[in-house]
Order: sequence, then C-alpha cells, then structure tokens
Amino acid sequence: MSRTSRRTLRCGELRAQHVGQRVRLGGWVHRRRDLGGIVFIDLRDRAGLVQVAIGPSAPEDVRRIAGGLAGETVIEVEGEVVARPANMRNSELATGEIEVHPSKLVIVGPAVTPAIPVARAKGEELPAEELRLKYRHLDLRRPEMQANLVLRHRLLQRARRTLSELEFLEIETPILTKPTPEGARDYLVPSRVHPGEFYALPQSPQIYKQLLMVAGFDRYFQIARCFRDEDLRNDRQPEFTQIDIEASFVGMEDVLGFVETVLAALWEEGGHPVARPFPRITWREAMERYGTDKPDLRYELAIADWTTQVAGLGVPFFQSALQNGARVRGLAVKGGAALSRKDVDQLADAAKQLGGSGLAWVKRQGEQLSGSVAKHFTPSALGALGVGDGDAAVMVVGPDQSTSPVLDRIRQEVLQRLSVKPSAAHAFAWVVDFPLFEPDPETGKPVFAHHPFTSPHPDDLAAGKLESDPFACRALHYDAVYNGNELGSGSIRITDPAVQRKVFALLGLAAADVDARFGFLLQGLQAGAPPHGGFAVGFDRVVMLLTGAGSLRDVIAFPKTTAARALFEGAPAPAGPADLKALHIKVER
RNA sequence: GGGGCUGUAGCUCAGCUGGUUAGAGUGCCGGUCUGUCACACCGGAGGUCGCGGGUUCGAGCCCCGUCAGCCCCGCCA
Repeated sequence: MSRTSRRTLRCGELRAQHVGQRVRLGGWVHRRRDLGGIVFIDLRDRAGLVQVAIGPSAPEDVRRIAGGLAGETVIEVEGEVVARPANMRNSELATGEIEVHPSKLVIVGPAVTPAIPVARAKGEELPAEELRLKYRHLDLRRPEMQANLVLRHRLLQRARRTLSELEFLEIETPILTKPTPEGARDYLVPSRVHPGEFYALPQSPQIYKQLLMVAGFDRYFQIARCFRDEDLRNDRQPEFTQIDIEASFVGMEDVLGFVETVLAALWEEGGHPVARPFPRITWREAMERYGTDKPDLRYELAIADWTTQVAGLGVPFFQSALQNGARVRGLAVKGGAALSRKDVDQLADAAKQLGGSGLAWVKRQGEQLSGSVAKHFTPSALGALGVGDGDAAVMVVGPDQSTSPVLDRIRQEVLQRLSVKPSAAHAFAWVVDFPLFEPDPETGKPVFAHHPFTSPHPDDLAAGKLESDPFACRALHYDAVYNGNELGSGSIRITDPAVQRKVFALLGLAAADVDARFGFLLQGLQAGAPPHGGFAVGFDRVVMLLTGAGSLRDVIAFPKTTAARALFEGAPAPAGPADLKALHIKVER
C-alpha cells in the first residue's frame, strides 16, 4: 500500500522478510555515522527508521554523496535488503534485523542545517516551545509528534465509523454564521458587500444541529471546528474540534448510550478498553463530595461535612463563620501526616489564591497532634472524623461556593504530593442533574448555566420551579467526565416554543430581543419539532488524554500560542489599506 | 484585565556576593577512521547575555519599563 512510482515501501516498514529484495526508499537523513571506509545513514520516514550502510563495495558516486550528506536532507536510495550479522542487530529498532546496501543514492531535497534538532540525544530537552511552534515543519517530523497525529487520525476515523454505524448522518454546517450576543466572545468576519455587518465564526453548531432535527434528519454528527475568542489555557485553543452529535425522538438515556458507545470505541482505539456503563453522579453530589463538577474518581478521597463534629470544639477560626450558618468541610487525608510544613504552607497559599479564608489542619502521629488547630482536637475527636494514626485533617469554613473550589484544589494537590495510587486507571463518569441557572456573581440574577436551549427537568417544570425557584430547577444537562477532565457536555433541548420563550424571559431578555437573536430557532420549533437532544465531545482533549501529551498544542498540527498567535505563519497580521477599505473598516490603535 | 516562571552560542544549559578575555554539551565547518547505531578521536568558527532606559568606577547579574513563550486566576452560554 505504501508503494508509489518512486518507492517500493516505507523505510520503517522493512523487516527480515524483505531480505534479498531490491527496494527503493525515500526519506530524511535522521543521523549519519561516518566511519571513514563505511558510512551509516539512519533514513527516516513516517513509518520509522532504517539503517542504510554504504561500504567499500558501494559504487563510487554513492560513496561520495553519502560522505557529504547533511542532516534532514531528503534522499532516495535503491538497493538490496541485507540481514545484519547477529552481533550487529539493533533490538531497539523495529528494522534492526536488517539494513539496506544501496547501489543508487540521490539527493532529492537538499536541506539547510535545521534551526531546531529533529534527531535528539537521549535525555536531551525539547527546544523551547516558541521555537517548536516557529519551526513547526521540523517539530512535526519528530516521531512523537507523528505518533500523536497518527493516533488523532485513527480516533477521527473510529468516531466517524462508530457514529455512521449508529445511523448518524455527517452533515456540515456553516463556518460563516451569525454573531451570538451571549456566551464566549465571537470571532467576527467583516462583510464586504454589507458595510458594517459581520459574520461570526461558530462557537459551536448548536442552533444548526437543532434545525437539522427540526428538518427531520433524525441523527446528525459532525467533526466540527469551533471558535471562541477567549483567553487560552494549556487545554484551551481558540479553534478546536468537537465531535458534535444530535438525535431525535430520544431521552437522556439514549444520548448517554450513543456517547458512551463513541467514547468506549475511542478508548479502545487508543488501546484502553473500558467498562460500561459509566457510573453516574449528580451535580449536587459531585460538588458536595469533590467540590467540582468534574471529579477525578480514580481516587476515593472525598470531602466530608464536619460542621456538627467541630462546632463544639471552640476553634476560634471557625466560630464567627459557623454563627453565620456556614459549614466546616474537610478532607481526612490518609497518610497526610507525611505532608511537610512546606507542603501545608503551599496548600494554604493555593487556597488563598482561590479566595478561601485559609486552611485549618491537624496532623496525627500516635498521640501527638500538630497543626494550626491541633490544640482544639484530641485523637478521639479526630478518630470520629475518620482521621487515624499517620493521617491528617484539612478543613475550611465558609459558604460552599468558596470552600468547594478550595477543597477541590487541595484534594488534587494532596493526592499528587502523597503520590496516592489510583484505584482505577480509567474513571469515566456521567455528571447529571445540573442546575438550569446559576446566579450572576455580580447581580445575583439568573444566568443560564450552559446554553439557553437546555430543557428544564420535567419534574421541576411540572412543579412550577421555573417561576417559583429558578435556582432549584434542574436541567436535562449532562457532562462526561474522565479522570478529572471534562470530555464534553450535552442536553435534551427545549422543543416547546412557549417554554423556550419563558426561559428567555427569566434571563431578562425582551421579547423583541429574543426574536432578533433567536427568531430562526423559535420559528423552527414552531414548525413541528421532534423531541431531541445531543452532545459535543472535546476531541482535542480526548486525543491529548489518549496520547499522554502534556498540552493540546502537542496534538494539533498547527496550534496557537497562549496569546492566540500562530508563530509559524505569523497570524494574525495587519491587513493592507486596500483590504480594509473594501471591508469598510477603519483601524484605531 | 491580574499574578507567577522563563529569556545567555543554531539547540539544550551553567555562569558565585556586581569585577579582568562569558563557559560546557550538542549541532555546524575542517581532518583521521571498514561495523557504527547518541560512532570515536583531533582541530576550528560561532555571543545585540530578548529589547529600551537607569543605578554604579564597573551590569549577563541590581532597579524601572517593554516584548515574547509558558503556567495560573478572571473569562471560556
């Protein structure tokens, strides 16, 4: 299959079975070892390395060219595959049983000295990320990056095949779309023919896929590129890829089943078969036990409510908050006594950074107690909290919205610092029963927790909670979580235009506003909308997790920096005056 | 928008308390070498110490500003 008119197969594909064959190969000079009378070339292509040996019996011109080859030059060789003598095999190389003795060797792609090395010595650090991005064509030659992108390809194909077998139709939706006033900042594209008007790049194909359901396509998917003009992170790029799905005549169970099938297939493709069904946890329970809506369930350590046990101990640090009705929550850390003073200080710093009031902690070593609130505790009081000999208790007090993120962070830090062994390698979970609204941190008014098309939970809708107590209203929204990472989220959508209008009203949107912004969706819902729901998987993140890459940038061929720049091609770049004029744009600086 | 870390040879890094001519490994160039696989050995070239300003008799090192990369908070329906 790898044969072309110029080669018989790839370098890395050669094996002992090819001994005696004449082959033609093309590849890059990975490394050259010139011993004088004999020259060895490690020739590299996407499949791997093979050793080309040019000895004294090789033709004169081959010897001359081989003697002067620079690294990363592209050459084509033609010659015989020869078994290496037993003591000269290289067991670290897939092709190490054999080597190629060329009778022809031509330079087809001369190369200047590479700005960053492709072949690295064992233990040599990677070049600075800035340089890796600037010289991306060289960085991508590295076998590790090639392997990442090969797996990415396989995962994409597997997702397509799996969904196709489930009778999902792959349908493309526009890249030039309508700006959305809510949510993330849009990337805008000026219209030349309509002065002062703009397209937006899609933050997701959300409304389009709902309209496809209205149109009767029943099951849709798309490997969709999405764009959000927000600040970046290690696991966030301004453009990213989602496996986007939507299906009709479904309930939550159906959607979770589809997504589980896809995720299980992807993990199998990545070499990690996983058990199904994934366990479920409610949002409330996740927040209570782990302080986050994306708990890492590989570890059992859970947050406990110690308010009653601690209330009588007279800890000054807790008293005033307790009188205001706050709770004391904490972690009973097995083996936590091993945490050093420095560890604890750093944990406290981390807690403060998250806006917490500070940490209270006690270490228990036999009858010996130490720590910031040790004098208020006894071994038996700690025992009642599940804190045994050699353990530690870490506590925070305050409103849940401040203690949860702190305890989440402390839990992760503690697990890492104590090198706690996970009880499972792969911990998937569904987080369900999310709230429909959350309070705006500044005004306290309801803002939607996800997007405004998420259906309220039917029980809460029937109980009238949408009007009486919007914050208690649950949503038919669900997240897929894996080892503490959010893989994606989805929901059952609102299909009743009246409910949709009611939700918009609760969000404080005027009816005219709603029509201007979401009229085309409402129009669709009025035209006979099937019950439908869907999901979107953050595909880049999946690839990152399955490759073990440390960053999204290592699984995207041409990623952006944290300042949203493309260093390779140099985007963004100023537009010329003629372009700006055609687009009716004046730039202020 | 805020906080932190980093920036010295093509690359990876060292550089003491501010002190003479800024070093190492690798790569590159030249040479020796017939079994290497990070070949070995000999020799050589290579520096805007990110950039700008300041302090000082003297700055790679201290101070201020700035740029870039990375990490985090805010943000990411």
